[in-house]
Amino acid sequence: MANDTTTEQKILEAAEDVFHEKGYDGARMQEIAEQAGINKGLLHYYFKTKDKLFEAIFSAALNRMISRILSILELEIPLDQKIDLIVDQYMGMLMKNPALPRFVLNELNKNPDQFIAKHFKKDIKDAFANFSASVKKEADNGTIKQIDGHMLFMNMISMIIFPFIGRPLIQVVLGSDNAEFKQIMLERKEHIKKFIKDAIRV
Amino acid sequence: MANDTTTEQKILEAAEDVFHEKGYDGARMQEIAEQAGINKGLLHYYFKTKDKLFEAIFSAALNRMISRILSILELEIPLDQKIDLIVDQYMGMLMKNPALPRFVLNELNKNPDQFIAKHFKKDIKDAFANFSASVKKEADNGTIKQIDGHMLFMNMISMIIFPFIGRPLIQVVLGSDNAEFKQIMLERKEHIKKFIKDAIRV
DNA sequence: GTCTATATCATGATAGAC
DNA sequence: GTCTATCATGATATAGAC
Repeated sequence: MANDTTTEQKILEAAEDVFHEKGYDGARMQEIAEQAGINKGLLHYYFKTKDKLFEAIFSAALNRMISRILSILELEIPLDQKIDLIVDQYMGMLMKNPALPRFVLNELNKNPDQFIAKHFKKDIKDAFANFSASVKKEADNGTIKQIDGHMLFMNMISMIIFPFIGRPLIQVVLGSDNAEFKQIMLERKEHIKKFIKDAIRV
Repeated sequence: MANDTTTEQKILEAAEDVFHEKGYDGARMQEIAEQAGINKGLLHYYFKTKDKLFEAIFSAALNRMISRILSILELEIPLDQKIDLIVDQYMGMLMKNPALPRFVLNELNKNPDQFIAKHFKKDIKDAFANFSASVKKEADNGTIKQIDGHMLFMNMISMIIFPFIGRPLIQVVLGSDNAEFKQIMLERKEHIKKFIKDAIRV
């Protein structure tokens, strides 16, 4: 037939939609089955329990949320390039996955341990130590202000991610619809890069 | 007896804890009753349905999240003072209510209409028009750079709120426990104020 | 007002036919 | 592999005694 995606793929896509949108507690196996065009029985045939299905979706989401930023953080390039890369790539990713950060951070908050098991912990700390080191180096060279690397990173990541989580509020403030929101996020890429550089320039 | 709080107050406090922590979907009437030291029957005697109880908690939370910032935005004071006030007061409020933004933004996302009914919409748009106007005025006077008022506000509010929502991630990065997190947020107040002023200074 | 017991319903999960 | 029918559980909500 025209649609050659396997049933498992259809389930995973439907589950991603529903879990990302409603979270674990709000998601219904019934709705996932409907959206995948199958019935509950078959859903349980592929993924024995809601927990197992969720686990598949969550770990993919956590990975998408973290892996790319880690690989950028570890690059041996000048700080300003690193900032540009992070802003461009991360915002690009979020524009394609606008529900991702809310989903991941919510579920992570309910169960912070999901991390430790996921071997990410060490990678994360290493990557950030690297980032902080390059901030310190540039500051000592006098090419930027003295600034705490962790704070700088928190500022950057906050400005990038928050609008997607605070979207309902922001759309009221800006009086914007979904199309306008996307356009604003596009402009925001350039804005953030400039804002950060203005803040750290000596 | 020693505890003279009324039953209704005990319920509201317990419901606030549970709803803020677990959201509407994850909250259980049973748990709220236990935490209030009563039983489910009595809970339904005071608040007929889960929805009604939730509504009471949510509208109080939305109000706490928005009202103070609105009143600051409308003050007729110089921009830099306005920034200081917002950062200080809003971060102070969040340190006392760390679960608030996640709760409000999540529930708002599930049901964006809760806003329109809440008469806030107009107040919000007015307050931000005011803020944007004062940004523009200072920029035209040459006391700060030319910068879009909405973007500036988004930056500020992002840097303030995001750490509380992204806390599980941030604590991994910083390797910090709860006490340390609080200390870092305290330092962050000063950091954000300086960061913003550095970014907009001409 | 407060409690216990129960009705009602929704949901995750299983059994079994095809 | 896929479906229908059913079970078992747990949650909201109500009834009624005290």
